[in-house]
Amino acid sequence: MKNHLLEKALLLDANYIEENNESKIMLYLSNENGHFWVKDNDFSPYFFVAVGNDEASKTAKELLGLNFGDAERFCVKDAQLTNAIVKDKAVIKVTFFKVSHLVLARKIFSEMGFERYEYDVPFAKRYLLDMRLQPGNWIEYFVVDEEKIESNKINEDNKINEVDNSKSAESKKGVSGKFKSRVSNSSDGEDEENTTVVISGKVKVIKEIKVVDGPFGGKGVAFDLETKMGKKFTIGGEPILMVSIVANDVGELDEKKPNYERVISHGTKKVPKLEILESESEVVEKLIIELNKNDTSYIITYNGDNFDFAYTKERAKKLGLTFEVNGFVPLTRRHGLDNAVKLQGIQHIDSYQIMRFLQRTGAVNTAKLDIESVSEKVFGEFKEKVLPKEITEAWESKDVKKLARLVDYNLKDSRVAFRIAQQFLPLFVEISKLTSQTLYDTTRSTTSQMVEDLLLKETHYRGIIAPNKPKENEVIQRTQNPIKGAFVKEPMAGLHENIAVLDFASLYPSIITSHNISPDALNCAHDACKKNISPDGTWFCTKKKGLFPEILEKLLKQRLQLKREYKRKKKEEGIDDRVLFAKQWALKIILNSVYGYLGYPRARWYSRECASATTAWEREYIHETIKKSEVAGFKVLYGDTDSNFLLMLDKTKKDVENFVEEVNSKLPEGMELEIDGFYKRGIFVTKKEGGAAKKRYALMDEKGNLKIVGFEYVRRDWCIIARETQKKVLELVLSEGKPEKAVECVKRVLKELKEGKVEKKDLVIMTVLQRDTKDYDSIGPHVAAAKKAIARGKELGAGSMLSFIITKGGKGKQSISDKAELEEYVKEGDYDVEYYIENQLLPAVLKIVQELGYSKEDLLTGGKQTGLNAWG
DNA sequence: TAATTCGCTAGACCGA
DNA sequence: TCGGTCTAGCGAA
Repeated sequence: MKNHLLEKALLLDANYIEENNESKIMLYLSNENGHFWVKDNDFSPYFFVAVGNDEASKTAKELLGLNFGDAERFCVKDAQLTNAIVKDKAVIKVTFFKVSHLVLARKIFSEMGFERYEYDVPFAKRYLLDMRLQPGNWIEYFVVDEEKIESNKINEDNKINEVDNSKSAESKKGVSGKFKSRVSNSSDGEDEENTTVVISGKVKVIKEIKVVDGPFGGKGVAFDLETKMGKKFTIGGEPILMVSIVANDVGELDEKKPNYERVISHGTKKVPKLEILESESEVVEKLIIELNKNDTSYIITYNGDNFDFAYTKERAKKLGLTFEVNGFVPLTRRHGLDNAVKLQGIQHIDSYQIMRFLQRTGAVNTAKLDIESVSEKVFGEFKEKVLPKEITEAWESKDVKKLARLVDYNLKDSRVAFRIAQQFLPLFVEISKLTSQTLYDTTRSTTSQMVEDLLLKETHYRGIIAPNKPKENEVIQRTQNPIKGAFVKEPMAGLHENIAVLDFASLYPSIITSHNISPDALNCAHDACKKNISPDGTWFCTKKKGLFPEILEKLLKQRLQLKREYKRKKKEEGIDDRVLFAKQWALKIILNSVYGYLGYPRARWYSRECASATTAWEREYIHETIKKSEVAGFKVLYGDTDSNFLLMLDKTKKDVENFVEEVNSKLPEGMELEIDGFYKRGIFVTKKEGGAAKKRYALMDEKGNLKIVGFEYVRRDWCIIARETQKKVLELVLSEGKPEKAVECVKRVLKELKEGKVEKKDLVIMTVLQRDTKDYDSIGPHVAAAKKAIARGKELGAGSMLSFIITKGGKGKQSISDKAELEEYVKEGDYDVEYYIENQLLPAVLKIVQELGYSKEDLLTGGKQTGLNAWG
C-alpha cells in the first residue's frame, strides 16, 4: 500500500460524470491550491425494493442476473439483502453502474410488481446524504490516485425524475468540460484575465472522506446587467448596455476591505467609474472573463435565475460568443413556476431567492422584493430606482448626469446582491451542514425540502428506508382531510393595564419530543404506552424513542447551547458571533418547520395522526395553563396557540415568576413556559359583528415601545395614511391613556383628505395578484385595476405586486373596482375622498377609539368636549 | 414545484 | 336596494 496523501478542502459542489459506462461522483473543492474537481470511485447509484421475507434472498439473486442489454455491463451491479424492514417486508438494495440504468430499472421493476423505495433521490444528492458531507464546510480525504478523465462530461441534469425521462436530443447533449481561454485584446491594457480549465486531464481520486470543520469563505463575484428597452420585452431581444461587477470574499464582513468593482459599457460617454469598451461584444466578453477568473467560488446575482444568465446567454449567442462558466454552459432548469440557473462546481447564489426565503420564513417583511426595497429594509440604505426607459435614455442621450445616475444604479445592484450573499450565506451554510445539500440547492429550498433532506440523511444513517412521496390522488385525499389546529382564546375587548405575556418555548417541537410523537412510535403494541395517550386518542410508545423526537431533541439541545454561547460571548466579550447566530438560526428554521412538515400533504413522512396529536396536546396544555392562571389569581386576557396574556391585577412580577416556575415544575421535561414580557397597557377591539377580535391587539411596554399585532397598520393591503394614523392613535391612546389627542389627530387627517391634499404615495394600496386575471371568479379592485393596466399594454400575471389607488372615477354609479387604477396611471390629487375616509381611515381608527367611548360622529363633527377617562 | 391551521375584513356577487 | 354568502388576501402563531 503506497503512502496516501491527506488533504483538506472546502466542499463546494457534487455531481457525476459518465466514465467507462459507469456513473462516477465528482466533487468540486477549493483550498490554498485553488479550485479543482476530485473523483470518488466508490459510490454507485442504487435504490431499494421490498419483497416478502421468504422470497427475499431468491429475489436478490434473480435481480443480480438482470441484464438490460447493455453491451459492456450488466444493469444490476449488485443486489444485497439489507437489515431494513418495510411494512414487514425484507428490503433489497439494488445497485447500478449508471444512473441511466437505474432510471430504466425502476420503471421495469415497477412493472414487475416490486415495491420500490428511495428510487427518486438524485445521485449526487444521494451521495452527499449518505456520506453526510457538508457543502460549505471542509472535508479531509486521502488522495489515492490520479486519473486522466476520458469523458469530461458532467451530467447535464443531475435530477432523476421518474416521470420525465424523455430527454430530447437537445437536452441530452453533453456540455463541454473545457473552457477555451480567451485572449483579451482590450485596449485598456489590462491583459490580466486568466481562465480556468476544469476536468480536463488529471483529477485526484479520493477515499475516506470525512467532514472537518473549517472556515467558510471564498471569492464571490456579483454581476448585474442593464439592457436596452425595446417595444416588447424578450430575453436577449435588445443589447446589453451596461454591466457591473463586484467581487470580494463572501466570508468577510470587513467593511474596510474594499470590493473589486467595475462598471463597463459601450457606445456611450465616459463618466467616472465607467469603462467604455468598443462594443457590446467586448462588454459581454469582459463579463465572461470576469466570471471565469481563477479563484471564484460563488457567482452572485439578483434574480439571475430568471434574467441575467438567460440574457447574457442569449446575447452571447447572437454575438457569436461562447458563454461558459468554469468550463460549462450555465444550465437553466425549471424550478417550480420559475427557473434556476445551475453552474458546475461554482455555486450560483441568487440573492433574490435568498430574500424570498427570508420573506417566507418571516425574517424580513417587505411589500416588494426589488433591490431598492431590500436595500432599505435590510441595510437601511436608500437606493434610487432607475426605470427601464430611463436606463435606455441615459445611455442614448450620453447626458453626464443621467449616465452617472445609471452607473450608480447599476453598481449598487451588484453591491446589494453581493452584500445579501455576504450577510446571509452563513445561515445557508449552516442549513447545508444540517441537510447535506449544496448552497445552490439550499438557497433555493423550501422549508419542507430542508426537513425532508435532514430526515433522509438521518434515516440513512440509521438504516431506515424512507417512505415514498405520495401519489397525486393521495395528496388530494390528504388535502381534503385537514388537521384541527391550535386554540385561540377570545380576548376581552377594551383597554387593559399591567399585562404579563407568557409563552411556551418551541411549543410544537417540545410537545413532539416530550410525548415521543413520531410515525414509528404511533399506537405501539405495548399496553403500558397507552398512558401516553393524546387528547386525540392516539398514543405513542414510551419504551423506544421515535425518529422525530430523537432528531428534534438533539436539535433543540444544540440550539439551546448555541443560544447560550452566543449570548455569553456578546455579553462578556462584546462579540456578535455571526456564525453562532447562524447556527442557532438554521436550527430554529428547521425546528419550526417540522410540525408543518408532518401535516404537509406532499411529505414523505406525512402523518395525520402525529400532526393531529401535536395540536391536540397543544390545546390541552394551553387550556391547562389558562385554568392554572385563574386559580393563581390572574385574569386571562387572551391566548393564541402558545401564549397566555395575564392581567396582573394586584399581582407583582415576582408573583408571575413564581407562577411560571410552579407551572414548569408540573410540565414534562423538555417543555417550558417563559415570560415574554411585561406591558404597561394594551388594547383589544370589538369586531364588526360583535365579540372581541382575535389576532389583533396592541401592547405598550414599560419603556413606551409599541407592539402592534394584526391591525391594519401591519397590513400592506391598507393605504399608508390609514396605517400611519392608526399607529398614531394607538400610540396616543396607550402612552397617555387619554384619547382626546387621538381624536384630534384623526380630525386633522380627515381634513387633509377632504381637501385633496394627501399625496399619492400615502393612498396606495398594495396587493399581490395571485393568479392571472382571467382566472378570477370575483373581480376585486386589484383585479380590475390589473385588467385595465393590461388593456393599456402592461404585462401582469400571477405573482405581480399591484399598487393601486381608488380614483374619483367617471360619471354615474361606479363600484370601487370601477374606480381602481394602478398607481402609475393616477395623477396626484385624483382620489376618491369618500372612499379613503369611509373605507380606509375610519375603519382603521374607529374600532380603537370606540373602545374608549368615542363614536364615528365624534370624529366627523365637533366631537366631545371631554373624553371619557380611559380606565375609569 | 408548494410547511400548517386559525382568524379578520373587504368587496363582489346574487337573489329577493 | 338590501342583506346574506362567497371569494380573496393577508397576518398570527
